[in-house]
Amino acid sequence: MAMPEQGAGEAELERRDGILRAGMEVFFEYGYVGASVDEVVRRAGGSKRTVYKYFDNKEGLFAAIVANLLEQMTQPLQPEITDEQGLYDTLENLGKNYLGVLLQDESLAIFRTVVSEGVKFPELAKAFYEYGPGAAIKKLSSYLLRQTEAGVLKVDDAESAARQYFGMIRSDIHMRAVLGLEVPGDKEIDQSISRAVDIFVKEYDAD
Amino acid sequence: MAMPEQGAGEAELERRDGILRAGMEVFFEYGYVGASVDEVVRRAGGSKRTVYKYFDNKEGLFAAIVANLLEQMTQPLQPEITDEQGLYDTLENLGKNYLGVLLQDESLAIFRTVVSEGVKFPELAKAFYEYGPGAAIKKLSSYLLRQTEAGVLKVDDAESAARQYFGMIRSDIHMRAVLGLEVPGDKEIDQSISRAVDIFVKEYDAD
DNA sequence: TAGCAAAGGTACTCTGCCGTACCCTAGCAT
DNA sequence: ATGCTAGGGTACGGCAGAGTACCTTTGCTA
Repeated sequence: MAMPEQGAGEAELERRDGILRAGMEVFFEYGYVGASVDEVVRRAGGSKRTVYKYFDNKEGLFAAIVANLLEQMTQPLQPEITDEQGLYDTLENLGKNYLGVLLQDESLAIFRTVVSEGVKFPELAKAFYEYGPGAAIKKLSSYLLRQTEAGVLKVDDAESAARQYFGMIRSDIHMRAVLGLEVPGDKEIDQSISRAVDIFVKEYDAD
Repeated sequence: MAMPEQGAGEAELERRDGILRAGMEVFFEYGYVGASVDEVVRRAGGSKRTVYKYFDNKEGLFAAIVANLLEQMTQPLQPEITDEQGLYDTLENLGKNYLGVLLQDESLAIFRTVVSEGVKFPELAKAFYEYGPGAAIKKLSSYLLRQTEAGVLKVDDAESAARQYFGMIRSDIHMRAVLGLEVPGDKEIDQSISRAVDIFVKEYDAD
């Protein structure tokens, strides 16, 4: 009998996971073309033989990393919106959370890679957008709809409003961060977010 | 005597320029690492020998392309703001112009390259930002200041306001375009811009 | 018309990296 | 304890691309 082993021992999964993590580092540091499997091996330990045991080739490794990421990405940007919390607080929290996630080093590295490889891997770009900014827009726009039905807000086109809200939240902070330029400190960012919330509410408040 | 030849014949300049143009195409299509000098040669005509006559090496060619671009980039995003044109029109024109430039295929390709190579070529990222979005922000913010002094607007922090204005203008349209996803049609873009102008004016109008 | 100089093209070297064939080491069964 | 098997490491084949050496060709001069 001896352990049916449905194709995946504990240690093997860990091994695979280590390669995945090392791969992420390398791909996000050098981009797809610039990354070398040797460098992944150097960081993951083991050897190429091991890498090619778990993945077909370089592209397969990259695809696996992307798939793995997208799974994780459904999580962080989902602070469930509770309709019971004041309008300002809800919008402000959402904005802070959104920008906070976007400005993490890891998110920036992912964004850079997705941008540069998006043309060659269109599903990657699409999935990234859908799970990330797209999901946030959907969340906010359905909230705006509910608040409009409740008479708190007067939003005619909830989705456009949501898109523009996040545009204001990103301001040029996200772009600067993506380009590797200095970003404002937390205090300034918080101010920028409050201002955005003010502007937004002033426009869509149901008088 | 025979033509002093201060180091640059007409034909030579043209040759150099052709290489530069071909190089731009290739670098923006494949990224710095993915681009090959051979491919540049294939498009520019001539041979590697010629390329290496004008440029030290691959990096030198890239640097020259960047320098060349930055020179040209001071131009397009500068529709001189005339203070005599209504507030709405000024903002709307500026927004349309800004987004129009950003959404051009060439701009998108440049942006992608700058994003992916920005970490390795920080001056490139900085220069791109300064000449592009940064310049636009300065233009708008000084306009907002003038209008505030004239009593038309009431803007306390002109620069932040300008940043957020362009954030709203970009909405998520720019991000989608950068990722190679579908972008809305002209009609929807125009609507988005009008809406942004409305929101902005409603906030900062001097009652 | 014959020789020469310079510009440009071809073909080579060398490096780096993907993917694989072969070897070695470690754990298990007899 | 010894032979065997499986999994992992090393070292190589093959290829693509950066940069260069040498040859060819074209235009000029005596």
